Amino acid sequence: MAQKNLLPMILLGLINIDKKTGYDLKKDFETEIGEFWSVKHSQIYLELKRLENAGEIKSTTGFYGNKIEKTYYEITNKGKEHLEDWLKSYTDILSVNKDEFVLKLYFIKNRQDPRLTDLLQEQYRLRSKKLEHLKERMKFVFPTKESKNDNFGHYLILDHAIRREQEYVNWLEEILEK
Amino acid sequence: MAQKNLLPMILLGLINIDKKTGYDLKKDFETEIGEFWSVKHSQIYLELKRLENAGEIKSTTGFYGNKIEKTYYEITNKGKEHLEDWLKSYTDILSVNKDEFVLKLYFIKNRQDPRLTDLLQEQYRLRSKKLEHLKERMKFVFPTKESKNDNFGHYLILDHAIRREQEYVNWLEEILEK
DNA sequence: TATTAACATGTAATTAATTACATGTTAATA
DNA sequence: TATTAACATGTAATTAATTACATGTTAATA
Repeated sequence: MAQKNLLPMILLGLINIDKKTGYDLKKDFETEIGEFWSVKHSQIYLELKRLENAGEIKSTTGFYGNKIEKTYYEITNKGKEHLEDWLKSYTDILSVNKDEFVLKLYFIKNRQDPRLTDLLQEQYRLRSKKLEHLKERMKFVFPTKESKNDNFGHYLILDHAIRREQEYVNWLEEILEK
Repeated sequence: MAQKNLLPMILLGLINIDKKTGYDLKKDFETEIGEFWSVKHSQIYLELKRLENAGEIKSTTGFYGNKIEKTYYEITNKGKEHLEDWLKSYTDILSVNKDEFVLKLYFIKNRQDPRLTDLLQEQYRLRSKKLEHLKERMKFVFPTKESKNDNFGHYLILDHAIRREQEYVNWLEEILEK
């Protein structure tokens, strides 16, 4: 569906929290926001340049050691406005969840097809692992009540992700038991 | 996102069910598989040509009325093999679900932020509607026990979609009640 | 009979995203 | 001290996907 380009919004959002280098952002996509979104570093660097050209972020040079230069990006007022506008806007388009496993099931007609059980078991393994991982994240990122309140939105979506994953696992379990 | 190109597999899968025109496939994306995947018709026609060049499908010409030509595509043995290989393969990569609403939440730190309630209510409205729609689909596509068995995979993913949507709605409800 | 919705298929231009290539530094550890 | 992991940033080539343009037919209905 109309997959709007949301990468600029993510970068603006992350840079708005604190000034960051491309590498910092790359790291964010490996941990924090990486649970919900993914992108390649080459795309990040390209998008940063586009945002800078658009005047939504500005860069300053820093150092790592004394030879490597790093480029820090800060959000500008224009960028902040853009971010605020987006945050308060409504999206009527619900994202279609592209799940390869689900797609395969669609093409399996017969209940007795041996591939069905294979796929279900493999998926059960993967999803259970993912569920455990998400629960660990929750413990790690939000150990106290205060930490939840400090980053309420993030807490909410992690909670949501866990519940969804739990539902996924339950569903797989029920099918496999039948 | 390691988004493997799955469109060829979808097209092969759909053509494998029955020979189809580009327009038929476009229709499938509006109803059937459209609940789980989306694509533009221009992409379909491009991909069909690529698949034909690769010898995985072959075309024959039919007519609609007596002036408009339609091109029917049938799957070849090579295409069937490709489809079978994919169906029995495992995917270790779990798709990251790109949900714009969830992304917005991530950037809202404060529990009292007025944008939070606004977004939650809007999302509740959308998700409830989607849930109703999916339930209707279930009644419509699988009215009898036999119909479920005839297309077991499809039944499973529709069931899954409903449960996931229900969980989504429950989650939103709980937050809004707090 | 005039209009509209649905049928049917494509190309061109652009944008987004991935993969592969490319280079060098700094900190940790074996 | 040698090696490796992590730091840090980018370009080039390619592929995937979207948006916009483009054209014409057929069936249904007002």
